[in-house]
Amino acid sequence: MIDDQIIKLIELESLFTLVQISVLKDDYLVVEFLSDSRPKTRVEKEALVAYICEWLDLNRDLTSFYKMARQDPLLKEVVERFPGLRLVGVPDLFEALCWAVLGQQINLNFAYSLKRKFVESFEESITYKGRKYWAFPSYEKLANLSVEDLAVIKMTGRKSEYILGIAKLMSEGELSKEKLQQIKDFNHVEKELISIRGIGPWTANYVLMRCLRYPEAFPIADVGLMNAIKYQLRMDRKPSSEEILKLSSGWTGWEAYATFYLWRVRY
DNA sequence: AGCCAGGAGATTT
DNA sequence: AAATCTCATGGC
Repeated sequence: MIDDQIIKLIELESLFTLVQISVLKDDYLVVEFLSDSRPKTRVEKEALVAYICEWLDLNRDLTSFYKMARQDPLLKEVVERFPGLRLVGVPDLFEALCWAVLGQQINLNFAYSLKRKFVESFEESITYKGRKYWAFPSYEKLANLSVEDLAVIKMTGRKSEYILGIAKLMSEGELSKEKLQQIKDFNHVEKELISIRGIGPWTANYVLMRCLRYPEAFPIADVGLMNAIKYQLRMDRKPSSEEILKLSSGWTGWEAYATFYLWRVRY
């Protein structure tokens, strides 16, 4: 990502396309298709644009969020610092789940390096102008691996078990984004996710917010959120869950966005 | 050097 | 049910 431009390898219907998105005049996004794997039909092109709209949450009307946030002591500064920021999603369910499990209880830098090794060890890349672009490993591929295979990249046994279990559930068709989308009730989807081994309240809400796109999803016990609140309010300790509940009482329906904006705060 | 990290499950009280 | 222990590597 070079400030106002990003290149991403997008997979749709097992077709890989290298897409470049850039900002034009602060107001428009220009989408260009790179490499040889350009979309051939109008339908394919429109599907890619739809994917990008979902990924960057472009169709969300943030008016009421900003109206609320400008009055909120915790949010008013961050919404001024990052105007227009949208909740960047992780459209692929397996990727969202893996990313969440990888990030459980380890520092972010280690999580990033683990994810990088995970992707580079278990998936292919394409090269464009001397740079490699990676797709995320598929659950079919992971379902055939073992804890020992994952130990090579310093994944702990527990994380490996969780990810392999999830890969198996998805391979068997027991778990899919489509199935979760059919359940309309937020609490019901959350319960369904938490029933899976390795997925607790934090992971479930992380996925609800970044993949299933529920703006009311709220990973309340998130350490990054706690530290951001601590920093914003100049506290000498991390806030308790009760304090966070109280501070977030005005966020109703926008908890995911509030969390995402606070994640941008570096402390 | 020691604490803790964008937690979850198992065990104990 | 609620508190406590275990996993376990690496960053600071």
